[in-house]
Amino acid sequence: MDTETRLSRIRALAQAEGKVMATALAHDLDVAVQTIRRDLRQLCAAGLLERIHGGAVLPSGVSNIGYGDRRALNRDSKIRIARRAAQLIPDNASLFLNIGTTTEAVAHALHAHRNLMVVTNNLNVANILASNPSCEVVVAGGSLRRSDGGLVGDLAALAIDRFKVDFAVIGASAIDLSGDLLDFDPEEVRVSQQVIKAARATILVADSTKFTRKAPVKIASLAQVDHFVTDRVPSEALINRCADWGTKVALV
Amino acid sequence: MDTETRLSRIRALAQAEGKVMATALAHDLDVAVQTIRRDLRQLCAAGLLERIHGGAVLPSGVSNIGYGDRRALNRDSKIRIARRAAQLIPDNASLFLNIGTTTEAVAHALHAHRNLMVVTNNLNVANILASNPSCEVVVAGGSLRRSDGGLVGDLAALAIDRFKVDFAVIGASAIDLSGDLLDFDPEEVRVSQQVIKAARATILVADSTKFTRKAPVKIASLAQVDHFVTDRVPSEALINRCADWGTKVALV
DNA sequence: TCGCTTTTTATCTTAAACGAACATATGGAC
DNA sequence: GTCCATATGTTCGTTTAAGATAAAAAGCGA
Repeated sequence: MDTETRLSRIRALAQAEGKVMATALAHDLDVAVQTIRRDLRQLCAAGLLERIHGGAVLPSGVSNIGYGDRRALNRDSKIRIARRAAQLIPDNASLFLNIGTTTEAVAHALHAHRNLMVVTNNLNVANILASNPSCEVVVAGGSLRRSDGGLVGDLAALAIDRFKVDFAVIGASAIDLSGDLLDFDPEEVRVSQQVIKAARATILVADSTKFTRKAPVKIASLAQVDHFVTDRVPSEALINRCADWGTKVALV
Repeated sequence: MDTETRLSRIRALAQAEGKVMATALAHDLDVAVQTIRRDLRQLCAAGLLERIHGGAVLPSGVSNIGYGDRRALNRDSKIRIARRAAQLIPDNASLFLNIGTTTEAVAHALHAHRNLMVVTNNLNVANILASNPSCEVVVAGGSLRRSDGGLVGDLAALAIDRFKVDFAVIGASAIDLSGDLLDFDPEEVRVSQQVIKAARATILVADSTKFTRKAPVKIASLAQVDHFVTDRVPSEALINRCADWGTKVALV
């Protein structure tokens, strides 16, 4: 069984059961425990699972924000990126925020903005922005994905279809050096694509660790992005390509 | 049972009961008391519980459980009503929970139910049920109303239109003695009406203070309700009328 | 207050799980 | 063919979870 298949099997099982055990997985998928551990580590790096002794569980996500500070992965970079992205957004704007911890950081960074209209399919973002009284929050419907507070499914797509916003602020699970934005979930990808289409400008927020990650589904290309806010771009070639595409890169 | 599961079970129990005892937990979760103590210490360090001799309680002061004071109003009645309503709902059911503090209490009371499918337009309900891993949560979209975490507007109506559930669990702002259910917000009323239509059975949860309130918009009549769970019905005549209508009244 | 019981903390122990490093395929690119 | 990257398995020292035990602390009734 190849890695890709194994990862999605593990993800499916985790979604179904809430948790997975390393040794059990090793037995079921007929690979060494060490291999499973590597898989779990990868899935955790992408924020899809959280390690526990003996296996992994779905991230606490929605259920307990501010429980541990597990969310603190690359926290400083994310905050800096979020602040810069927030600067790109003027008061009185309408925008979309999708799923991802970086977009959640953007939601935090928008606390001082006035009179925004924010559409989101991220329950955490909704909770965060609820504390900004001068901001209308519209929640796109959908099935709650506990791992990250995302609302997915065709309900979300249906809802987003009714909006045309000034900015789409999107995250991505991975970015490859050719400039493709990647994600794990085809459903979420569909939403992201729809959002990019429905927005007058697209802002991509992603820290540089995303360049070392992998994910199976393509969201879009950096060519379709207007502003790319990140902490480091590992390849000079990619920066040049962004210039050609007209994608403004903001390094923080 | 792994640590993570144990911690969330303890949290859920603490939310439901208000306090937990170390020895009882050790017995229930089938681990040594020592282990439970370690768990409690961890939860307290995170500020989710407070130690007392023999166990732990919900932190006093800060309303972890409640946002406004309204929630504290008639808290005991609401909890009793919610528990009774939860008994009416079997495992594996699909249901709708609308806006209101009493329906939020029902969401809490459903913490031990298995395999539910819950549709809600109440952000608080979504947050509460997110901690029950064996429960699919579908959020109906809409504009966030900060006063009560409700999602309102035609987006919500659009979403609900796509479901047919076993139970509608609804609250009401007021009930008058002729048996009419009333609310303040015409938009929310539209959602509630739609929900009643889309459900095979309707459960109304409302404490007796609702009989002394007034509200301008009519949701429905008690005649359309299958189960009415409350703590007191002030009028003998209304009880008789419910009997005529086939509305089962459960007093707690 | 004293003394008894229960609970808590501290420390130790065992078995399981973990990560790092190394070894071994596997499959292109040249 | 060689070289290189990647994926997987293996070994080994380290870490962690959780039960057990004994001493300290807290609660409680007389």
